[in-house]
Amino acid sequence: MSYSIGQVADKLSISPYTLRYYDKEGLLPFVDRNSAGRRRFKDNDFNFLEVIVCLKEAGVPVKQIGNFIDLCMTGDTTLQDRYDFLNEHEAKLEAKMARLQHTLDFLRWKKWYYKTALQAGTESIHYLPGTNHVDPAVHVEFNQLVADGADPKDLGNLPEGTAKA
Amino acid sequence: MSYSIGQVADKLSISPYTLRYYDKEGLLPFVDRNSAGRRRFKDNDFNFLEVIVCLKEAGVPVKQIGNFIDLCMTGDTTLQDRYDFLNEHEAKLEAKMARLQHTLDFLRWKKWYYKTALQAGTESIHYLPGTNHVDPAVHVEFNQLVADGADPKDLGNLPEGTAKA
DNA sequence: ATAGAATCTAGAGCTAACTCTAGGTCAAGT
DNA sequence: ACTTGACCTAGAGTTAGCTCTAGATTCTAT
Repeated sequence: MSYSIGQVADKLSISPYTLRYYDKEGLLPFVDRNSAGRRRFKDNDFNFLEVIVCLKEAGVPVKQIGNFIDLCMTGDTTLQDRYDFLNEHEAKLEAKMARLQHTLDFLRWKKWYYKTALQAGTESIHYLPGTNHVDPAVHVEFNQLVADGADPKDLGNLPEGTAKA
Repeated sequence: MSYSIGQVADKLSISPYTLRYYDKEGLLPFVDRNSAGRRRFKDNDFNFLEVIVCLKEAGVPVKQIGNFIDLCMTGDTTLQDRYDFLNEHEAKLEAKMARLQHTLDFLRWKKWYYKTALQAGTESIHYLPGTNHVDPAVHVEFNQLVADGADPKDLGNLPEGTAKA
């Protein structure tokens, strides 16, 4: 079984333009061509393609993905390099996910900040008396709620029937 | 207490160039200037700055962050919009983290694939007999190990003393 | 046989998010 | 007073990752 660039593009939910661009950048040295010069993807090629898609999603630059594919084409002498590459990007991805978790925590505290402001009808309930400056105690209060066992995922949610329109 | 652009840049670990760029894009309408036209950041400004940094990390485009800051400057009439904005980006970030978790799972399976190949000295142990094509049963085998309770975070790790040089 | 759709290459164009340059002002230490 | 370094603006330059155009070829279905 073989697949045209359009069929592969559909399967991967990316454009044929992008696939050709990847090819140009050296990411697809494994694809065959038919007698008319058109790309014919094989079933086995999807093993490479899913690695490419994975590394893309992990935030690895196209050039580095190209380096990895080069290693793959070279053979068993590069097994250690390929392992090291994946190991490195596993660590980077774990670090990124930890950062994103902090970002998510922050977003939830701000949601709670606006939920409570919304319920009071004004943001000024969070201000230091007589200023436009946020009282640091407000953040402390939120942290206290979380420390007391509240789920930060729920704390910022508006009660039912509060949505507008 | 007030801070120069350089001091703020240091605190946030971003360049003064980037801060001026953000200002140009309308992200910093709240910063004051001294008589010579230089930016003077106040303590309260860090409440905005940490929101900007958070949204950046969450992957929100600069223009949209600008829209949010505009809402902030407008006053209490925009509280619902600000809440909705954060709510939307919380959901997007949760979705992204779920995707990244799948990506991480995939990376770990590939690490295991190369660990086992490395231990065998050749990738061909994973091929269908007489081909260069990966046997789909290999992935099934990995999934089985995970289903049987193995930690995917550990499965792909090479035993101690195997690192090169 | 032929019209319309898909593909090809080379190369131009685009967008986001910086990043830097040039030419000038201002502030802090000696 | 003077030098050094931080700061200012406007605008040019850069990079990554596409995205599209043009002009030609090929495939598919009637």
